[in-house]
Amino acid sequence: MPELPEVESVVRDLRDGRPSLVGRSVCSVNVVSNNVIQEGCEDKVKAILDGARFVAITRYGKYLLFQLESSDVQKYVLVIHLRMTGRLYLVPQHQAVERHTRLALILDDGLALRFDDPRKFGRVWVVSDPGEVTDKLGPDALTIGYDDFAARLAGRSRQLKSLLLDQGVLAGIGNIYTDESLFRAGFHPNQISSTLSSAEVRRLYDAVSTVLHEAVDAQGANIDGVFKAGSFVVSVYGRQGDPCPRCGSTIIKFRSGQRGTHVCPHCQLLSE
DNA sequence: CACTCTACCTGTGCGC
DNA sequence: TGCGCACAGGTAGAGT
Repeated sequence: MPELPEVESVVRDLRDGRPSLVGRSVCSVNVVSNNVIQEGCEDKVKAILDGARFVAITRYGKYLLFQLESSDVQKYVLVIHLRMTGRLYLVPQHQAVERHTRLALILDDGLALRFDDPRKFGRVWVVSDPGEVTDKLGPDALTIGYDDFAARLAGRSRQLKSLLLDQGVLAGIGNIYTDESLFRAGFHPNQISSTLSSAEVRRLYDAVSTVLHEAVDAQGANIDGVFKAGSFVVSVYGRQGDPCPRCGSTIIKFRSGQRGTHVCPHCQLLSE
């Protein structure tokens, strides 16, 4: 499940890898499944992408942003969200498409950019203003500073789990890194945000920040048999039944706000 | 505002 | 072996 660190890895691969997507032009567009194209963007995906050149690749939260240059005077941006199971990668264009390829962009150098997604949860937009997609998001979780983080929490009274998962508060954290951050900080997911002292808010910020930076450096998480983007080793996510790496207690799994949630019952106590 | 539920999807893995 | 089903989860949108 790609979250911020995994999406950042995709950006770096496509931007800095060899070959790079930057500078490439699209020769033709193959929409295999209309299902992943955002409603209202179907025409632009075909008309604008065809002939466009990739000039820059960035990320905001879990959204990939591809700046385009086209014959059109108007500038456009290709936006892609991988959601749960989306994958984005370059291949030789003659390579057969896979079972779950939903969109293929044939490029000018013999390569193709493929977007695969078995569950069709991922989304593709072509917009002139990326704000149409990202304006509702809070600050990016990787680069937000402590003061901004503390200000975002102030005045809210919510369970920490749902707060960290809320993209409108902070953009980029999903279920895996929420559980990992709360474990790192030693907070119970159901702890109410307004009960935290400023020292505790600082502890939470440091945990989120450290976990995300470590995961980015590791090029994403490595989760046994499920998800192996990079080499970041999780402590609690999916580890119910395993010993806590800190105290040895057995990690448990329960539901917090409809979401599978993993904690060490000894290290993450619920307090007033 | 905080929360809960539902829909969207399909591969996986379980119990029977 | 095979069937049915719960489950995984990011986001939008509706309802409490």
